[in-house]
Amino acid sequence: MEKSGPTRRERPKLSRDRVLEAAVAVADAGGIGGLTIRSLAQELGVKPMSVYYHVANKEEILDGIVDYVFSQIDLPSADGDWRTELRKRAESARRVLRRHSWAIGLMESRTSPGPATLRHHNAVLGTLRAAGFSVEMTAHAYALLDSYIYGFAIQEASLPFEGPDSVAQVSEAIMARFASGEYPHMVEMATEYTNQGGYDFGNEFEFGLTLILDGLSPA
Amino acid sequence: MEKSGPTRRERPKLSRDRVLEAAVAVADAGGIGGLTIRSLAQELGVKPMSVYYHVANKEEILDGIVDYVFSQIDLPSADGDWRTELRKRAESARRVLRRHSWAIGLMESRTSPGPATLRHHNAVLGTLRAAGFSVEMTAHAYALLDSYIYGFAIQEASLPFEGPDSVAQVSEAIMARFASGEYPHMVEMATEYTNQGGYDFGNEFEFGLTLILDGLSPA
DNA sequence: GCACCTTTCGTACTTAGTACGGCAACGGTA
DNA sequence: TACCGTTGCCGTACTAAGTACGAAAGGTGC
Repeated sequence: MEKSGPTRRERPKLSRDRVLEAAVAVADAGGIGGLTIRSLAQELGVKPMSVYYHVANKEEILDGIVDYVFSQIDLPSADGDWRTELRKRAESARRVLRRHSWAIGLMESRTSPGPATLRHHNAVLGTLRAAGFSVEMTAHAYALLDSYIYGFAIQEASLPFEGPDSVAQVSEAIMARFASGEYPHMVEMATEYTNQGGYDFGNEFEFGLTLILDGLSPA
Repeated sequence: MEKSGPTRRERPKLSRDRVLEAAVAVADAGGIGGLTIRSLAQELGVKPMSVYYHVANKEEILDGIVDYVFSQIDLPSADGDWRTELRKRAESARRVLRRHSWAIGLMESRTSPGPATLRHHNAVLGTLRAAGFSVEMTAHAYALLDSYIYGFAIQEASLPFEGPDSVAQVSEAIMARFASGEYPHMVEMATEYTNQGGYDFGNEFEFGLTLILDGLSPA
């Protein structure tokens, strides 16, 4: 008589990985605030309590998606020119963090790194050591590089616009508030530079990255 | 007959500022997750709905405390040596962000800067311009400096320990997980450097800051 | 004493995390 | 085939949190 209903495997079956993937998708679409167990279940086409079979709680999901983000970043190789390798991984990291900008805020509150995160850190340390950096110098360089990458990502995320040009419209509206003359340097920056057309904050990344890489050397 | 009760102004009377101060205190004590309207009301000694007379909603509180954090950072002066001034404000910013580490994650999601935030940005831009940096170079330098400061603060916040020495115990526990030999460079870093005693990640800040300031120059 | 404004609060609705136990499908074993 | 344990999913329901709505409580000027 066939009880009807989706008895058959029309749905690919849940798994911890599918849960995390869906969580990333939901967060990408609606920010971390839009990620709830219910919205996640909806994305997966199941009922809320179903996800709890695969993860212990929401915390574990948050830890999991942060680690997922790290897994997306290209690892540097210990062979090859260290500056080139570290530049590539820095640019990769920035791209990934721009796509999943909710991850930055999340990192501040997660203190238990996952396997991809550890692998990532280990690879960067390995590249620096192979380049001849002392252990101490490696620590310095690593803290500096990652600070720059994460901080740049934060700033990019907190800009009220995105990509080239869109700056102008938004900031012009904001500038109206500045008519008071209270923030002359911000007005100057906007009118003479960022609002000149074609400005993309993302391009600022290279300047700092180059300055930092040039300033570092094995010693 | 005196109806009793706290009719008299035993409580100093609420205000938007008192609400924000209390919100900062609650967040400092229990993280941003511990900040709820109810916990905030409790801190203030009032009932939850009372705070809504002074702020429109929780979002406004979040915007408000981020701006409060910026107001705590020392502004650089446009007179005086620019490197000295920018170093002082960078160190001030780091101290403030360490005390209120929840602010970092919040910045990623807030896109409407408050007055203290604008004043802060304006002052830094002014210092760079006064030092002879072109508008374009000012933009580069500013993005670089703030990226470093924010990123460093994020890393400091996401460390599973705090202050000198406490590193060792924690990381030893973690190291057990590394027995696999899968993360040799992290193990090396820990055993040969960070766990040697007296290590304080906070000291890494100076290295990068100096490298960056030395790498910059008006041009 | 009265009208009115300011400030605080009581009630209650909505959304979100999740404990607990039920139940169907599946696989192995007697 | 009949039984049974395991796996995976879900229904119900409780708790915490944001907040709409409107009332109460105190102060102020006439």
